[in-house]
Amino acid sequence: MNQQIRTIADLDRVIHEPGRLMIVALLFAVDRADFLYLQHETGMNKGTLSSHLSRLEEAGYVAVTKTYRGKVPQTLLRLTGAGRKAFEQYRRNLKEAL
Amino acid sequence: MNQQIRTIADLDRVIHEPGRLMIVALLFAVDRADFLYLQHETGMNKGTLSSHLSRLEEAGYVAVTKTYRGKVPQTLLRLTGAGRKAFEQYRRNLKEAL
DNA sequence: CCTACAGGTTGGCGGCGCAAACTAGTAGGT
DNA sequence: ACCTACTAGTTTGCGCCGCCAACCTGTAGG
Repeated sequence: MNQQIRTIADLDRVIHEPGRLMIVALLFAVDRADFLYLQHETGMNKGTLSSHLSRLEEAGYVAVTKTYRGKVPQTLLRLTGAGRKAFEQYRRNLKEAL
Repeated sequence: MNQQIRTIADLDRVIHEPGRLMIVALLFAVDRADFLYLQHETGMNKGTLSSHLSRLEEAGYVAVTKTYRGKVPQTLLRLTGAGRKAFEQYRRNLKEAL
């Protein structure tokens, strides 16, 4: 198995999933965002977005903070250091493989 | 939704799947290969490889030719023109998005 | 009391990965 | 001839994941 192919085989599946890749790419760029912003930017429905965020949180890639903006509940998301590293590594791997 | 994110959302899922991405990247490089070569290079088991190849064939990305090498049956694979174009497009999209 | 909004949870459907069973043709041993 | 084993590849069954729609919770406002 050559190196290019091994790199593809070893891609981080948590990040590779397009729904989560969108989220991580957005958070990488803006550093913090709320749930509705992500929903609007990604075009995902609430359920799908919520479950991807849970998966990213349990992978340690995203930190979730539930707060209020005035009286309106707001879920804030940001990439953790691990998430940032994982995304950068993923990007390097993919560029190398393609 | 910004352009980077839309590009991710629109990625070709047939090619994006790592198992198939390995196959397509290999066939793009070597232009033709047999089943056992692909199995060895990708590290996939027969069943998984067989089903990915079926999926790629039905997408019109891979042409399958069953033949014999002496008395031993051999399945030859090559990328179609559509497969080549789809892979190049996928690669462009990903580079743009990352 | 009824509606709206933020967000999470559930159920159904299809896709993926693996191992095991299966098909078809070939070769070897007795 | 007959039985066994091997190779190449396909099919099947199971568990897990992703996607969507629908339902559920909690708070606020009319």
